[in-house]
Amino acid sequence: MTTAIWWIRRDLRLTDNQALAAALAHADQVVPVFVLDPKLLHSQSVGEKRLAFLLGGLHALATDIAARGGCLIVRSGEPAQVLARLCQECAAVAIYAERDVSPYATARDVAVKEAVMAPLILTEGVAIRTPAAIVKKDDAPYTVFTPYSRRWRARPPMQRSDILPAPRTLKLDIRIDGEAIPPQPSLPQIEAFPPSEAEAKARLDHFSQGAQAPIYVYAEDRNRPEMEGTSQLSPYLRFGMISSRTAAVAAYTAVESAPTAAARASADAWLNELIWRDFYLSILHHFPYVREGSFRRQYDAIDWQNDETLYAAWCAGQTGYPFIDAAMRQLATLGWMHNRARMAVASFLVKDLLIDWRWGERWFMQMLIDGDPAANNGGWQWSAGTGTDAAPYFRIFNPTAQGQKFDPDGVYVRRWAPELRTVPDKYIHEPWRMARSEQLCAGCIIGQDYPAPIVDHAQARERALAAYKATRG
DNA sequence: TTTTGAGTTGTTCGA
DNA sequence: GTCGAACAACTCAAA
Repeated sequence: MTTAIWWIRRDLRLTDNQALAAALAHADQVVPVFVLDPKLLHSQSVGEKRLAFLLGGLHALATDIAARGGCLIVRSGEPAQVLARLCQECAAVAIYAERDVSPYATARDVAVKEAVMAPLILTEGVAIRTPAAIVKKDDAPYTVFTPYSRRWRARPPMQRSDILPAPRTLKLDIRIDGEAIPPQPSLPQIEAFPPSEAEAKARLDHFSQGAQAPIYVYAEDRNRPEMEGTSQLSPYLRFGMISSRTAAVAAYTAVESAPTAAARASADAWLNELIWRDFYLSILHHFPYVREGSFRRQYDAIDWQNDETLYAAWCAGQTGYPFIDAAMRQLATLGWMHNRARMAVASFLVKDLLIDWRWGERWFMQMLIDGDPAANNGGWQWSAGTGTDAAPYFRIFNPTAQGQKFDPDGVYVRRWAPELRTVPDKYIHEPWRMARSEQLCAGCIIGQDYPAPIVDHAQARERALAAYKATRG
């Protein structure tokens, strides 16, 4: 009877789990283990919502494993030490885990390899196509998305038959002691994202299946933050409650069975977003220094203002720009923000407030349930214009115009900034333009019930253009 | 080696 | 109100 360890990290699922499948293929029985790493658990960059989502996901996974006769082992401590001891206890022949790309994860895995007698075998699965698989003809990594995506799409599509089924049984004939999973903190806020593999599957099915599926109007609806036009799968992909490959199969299937050309293009746009996810995983893998500074080094020279008071106002959703404030409050409440809004608030922090994009990156990592080092860093560097194929420096979002364009009736603003509920549509994205009498009439006094704009956008735009120009030539 | 075409998501201004 | 141009070179990828 041989035993292998399935070391669970960000693959909280039984279906299409390459690490689990490999462990089962090479040993008679598998011990599923999750290590509560104090470095991650008590890290400043892991906010309570993401932690709660993870713990909830562990409870759900433990239930799924128990239903198959197995037992999820949870232990606290340094992964290298915990796994070395566990390997001895159960005489494991190997440890199987899914390869991760972040600098922290790779360093951790090196430490485990050194400390543990049994081999650590890493399988793929975080990305749909691995960083090593999508490279140029000379084996150098891509740094521009479009050619990367062409190469990605040139590979054979994955199919339903590629999805590994969940194992029928995970029975163990040995007894291993573990700790209780810490209770999931009851944060009413994260009810928007119930953490489980079943929920992830249900969301993907809802989003992608049937002729009326949201994926077929995604190209339009994804820009409307008040609508449920996106899949809202990001937290589930972050923790692997659904495999990225399963999402890709759903995308390919939707593209193939699209009822119209527009629907097909729309489903394809969603597939493109999955490719973006792979792209940023690849960038972090090949260029780990992006965690510290700009992908393009010359932009480390930007003369940031880094005003603490303005930063605090941005974090709190008190900038005086309704679209920005609604978005920041959605983030604080849900631990999630609509993508359109993420771009707007990022542009506002970096360009309007001239605050270092790393400050925003850090805040997002603290607040987001889906906070992922690769995607978050890629997104911020894109917004700041410091990244791979970044937005041109003169592309500065207008916080008022973004609201008028993508939240024309102010539904999103009124939902998340209720003090503006009675402001007329005409002023909903620029309430400071109301005359005093109109403010009284709306029951919303600017500077009292809702802040005046903390910066003047037109002036801020000129300042940002100058600051970016100064780094050139 | 050189050349060529192209590059997520925007805004403003002037005709 | 609508539309096209300007914004700014620069680097990347591939032929």
